[in-house]
Amino acid sequence: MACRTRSTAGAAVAAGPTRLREVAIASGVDVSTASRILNNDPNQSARPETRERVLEVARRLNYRRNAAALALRTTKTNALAILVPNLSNVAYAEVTEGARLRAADEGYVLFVVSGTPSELLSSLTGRIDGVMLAASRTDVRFGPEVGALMPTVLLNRHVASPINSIIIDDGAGIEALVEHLVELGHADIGHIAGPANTDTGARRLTAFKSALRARGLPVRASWIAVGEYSEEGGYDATLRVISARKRPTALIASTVATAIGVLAALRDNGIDVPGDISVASYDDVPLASFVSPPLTAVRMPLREMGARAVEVLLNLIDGLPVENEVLQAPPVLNQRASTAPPRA
Amino acid sequence: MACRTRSTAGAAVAAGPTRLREVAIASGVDVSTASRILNNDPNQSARPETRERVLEVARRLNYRRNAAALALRTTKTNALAILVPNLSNVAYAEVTEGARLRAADEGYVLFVVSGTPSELLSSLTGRIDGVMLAASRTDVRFGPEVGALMPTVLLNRHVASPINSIIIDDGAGIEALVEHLVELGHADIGHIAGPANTDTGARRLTAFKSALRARGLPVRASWIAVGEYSEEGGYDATLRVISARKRPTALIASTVATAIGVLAALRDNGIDVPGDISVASYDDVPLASFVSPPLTAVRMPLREMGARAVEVLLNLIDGLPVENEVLQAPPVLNQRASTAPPRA
DNA sequence: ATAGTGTAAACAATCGATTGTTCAAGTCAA
DNA sequence: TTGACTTGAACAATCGATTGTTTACACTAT
Repeated sequence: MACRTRSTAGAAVAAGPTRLREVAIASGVDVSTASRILNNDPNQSARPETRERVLEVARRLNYRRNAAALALRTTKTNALAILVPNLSNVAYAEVTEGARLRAADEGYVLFVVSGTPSELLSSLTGRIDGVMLAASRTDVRFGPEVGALMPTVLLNRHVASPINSIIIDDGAGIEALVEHLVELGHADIGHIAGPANTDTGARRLTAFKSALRARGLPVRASWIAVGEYSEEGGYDATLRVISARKRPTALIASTVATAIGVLAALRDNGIDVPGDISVASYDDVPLASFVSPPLTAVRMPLREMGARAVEVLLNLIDGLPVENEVLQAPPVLNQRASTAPPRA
Repeated sequence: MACRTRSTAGAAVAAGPTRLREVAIASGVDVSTASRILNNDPNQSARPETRERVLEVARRLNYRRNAAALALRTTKTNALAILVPNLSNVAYAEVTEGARLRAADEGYVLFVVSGTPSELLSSLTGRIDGVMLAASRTDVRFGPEVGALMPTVLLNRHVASPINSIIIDDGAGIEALVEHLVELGHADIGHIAGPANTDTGARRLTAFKSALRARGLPVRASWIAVGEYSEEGGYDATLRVISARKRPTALIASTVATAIGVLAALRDNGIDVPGDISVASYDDVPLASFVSPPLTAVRMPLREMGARAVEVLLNLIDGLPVENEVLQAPPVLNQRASTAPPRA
């Protein structure tokens, strides 16, 4: 099975996977006939016995249509790609899973790819029908090839260009967190923000400030610190915030990883959570329930974003009109032990 | 740019990306000439002015060779895939990153794909030159199509079949953990094992038992509990272990996620770590440093495994002889606050 | 002047499928 | 019996590249 031979013009040569021609020959029909039978072509009927014979032979020879040939002929690959900056970010895993399932529903394979956008896009031409670019640093410039080579959808990142985008309503998530803390009685709230050169980091920070102002609460520069989207980033940023003369009574972290760094920094400095400072996180993942103390967090519709992005991308591929959109699925706040009323 | 037209036989039709033919026509040469120039074909020289002209036109028209056509003609896609059960597992992210970098070095794109192996493999024929299958449950049977359709390497999973595999020396990692605990003075060591239907889970458990026996330490069934590879799995399994009449003084968790569940379960039951029970984890990730208490963990050569798998796969593709191997890169034990000598 | 040589570029086959068109053999009605 | 239809299957073009083989031309040496 692993080492068949193929006879061509009398000679036997080493062979790759079975080709349609071999199925056709083995069943005594033309390749066009075999093709139509295997694809259930409605424009042409075949005698039942012929059909049976072809299907049986195809099965026996373990025939799989060659995707490259199919793509070349039909100019369709039935594959999509999602390009992510890195795979270790759980949020991307969620988005990707949502996209994968939706793509599968529509008969597409989803390839996850990571690396430099411009380089990758070049090597993807002809391999996929469209691509989703997951949020990355806004200082990663998109060259003219982005969007021009194939249907493209930006995920959680807006760009002033004709490229379409799907964005989560970060504002609603931040709003839910602030509202929760205010209800608990907090007035002095700080923010461990994501990098300024990310669209999400900037949006969440803006939303944070608006939410405080809308409630007449103080927005203090020393209570806002920027850190990379990682445990370490959250840790370092927190150290800066707690060195302020007056400390906030609550902190909102921009991701769960950040929040875990926040918790570690507070713990290392003998600051009790939630006794001294409450901590709440944007985004939610199972891990959040298991850290100490369990994290109050707001679950955002990441899978939904992935799924919706696929829908939009498929519309784009079909030449249908699409509009940029902000996903309106409401965030869900899961209160856990990391938030409590401020000390009296 | 996004909406060019292409003239064919006098008619103007909507067009996709630029084709080689268009470059050739625009520069007044044959497609074969254009192809040779763009590929630096050493078998044929071109007048410098012709070369310049073709390159310039190709650049101006933003030409990208069509991967499908190339693949069809050359029967090479220059793409590999790694198939993982899910993307939220950080260990796979590491393996994948190692594979991606190595693949890029060799001029290959790496696609990460998740889902059901047998279904995916079918839809991958002709899209990639080879595939790596990351460890999954051993009760996911591999059909005959696995390994027969294209060069295949199994990652961290052995199967009694002609399919090649690369495996990490789990035994060495477990050994390092046991040795560390024994050095601290522990004799009563338990294991929160991975699912029995995973190759890794089984291997680590076996190694754990051998390590204890080799030291004449007791292997108590009640100190060994199996749980899914997740925080919750670790949590539940730990509850079972601590309900034993006599408790171990140390626990080895099969992954970091598991270990975090272990810590949560011990905390929820008022058991101090490392005061009452020490906890150490197989595998290591940045997160491990930031939980409470920071986890002693053994870093395994995950990236190296990914890189090595690509090397082996490429050899397989080139028809070179390859052998199954166990990666011998030594594990690195990072001692942190979760382990300490047992209470006197 | 002519054969020989080398260079630059065109010609043409091919990869493995799909699909519009043509063809051959029955079937049926008049 | 024959012409019109239907049905089942073959024929052939095509997708966009690569690559082995010619061709056309200019130049050189005899």
